[in-house]
Amino acid sequence: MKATFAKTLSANDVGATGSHQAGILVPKADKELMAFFPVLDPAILNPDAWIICIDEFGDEWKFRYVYYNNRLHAEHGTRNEYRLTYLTKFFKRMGAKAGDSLLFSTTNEVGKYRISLKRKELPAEDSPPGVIVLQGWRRVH
DNA sequence: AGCCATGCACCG
DNA sequence: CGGTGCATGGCT
Repeated sequence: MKATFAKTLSANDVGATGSHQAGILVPKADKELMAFFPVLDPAILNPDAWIICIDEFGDEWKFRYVYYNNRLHAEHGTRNEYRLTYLTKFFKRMGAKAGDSLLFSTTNEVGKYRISLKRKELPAEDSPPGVIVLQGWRRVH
């Protein structure tokens, strides 16, 4: 199944906030996304998987897909979320800024994705009030 | 649910 | 010793 998803980058995602955690959040609420990315076993504490991403120039990037789930394991755990980390170098190379979009699409190979960075769209000067700038993840195809 | 932030380990 | 990433806590 071919699919494409886009994630609008937040300031924290690209490391612009001073967080040394360049990495984006993957909502576990989205079933399509859960199927899109590797399956991580909740029975394991903080399981992770590495995915290969090819950018538009043919360069390969390895990203870490982690399921922080200590809430399900540790006594007073508070985490229960999926994240994509290890993106610092990629963002630096691409010069990603908050508001840009990162696109993921599947390839023939399992665990391999095609990615590209889409620049933030400038707000149309004649935008009627109430126009919503999409945030977070959304399915493109 | 999602984004922001921090203490510490590791490595050049 | 500064940058990077991990794991976790905090705030909205």
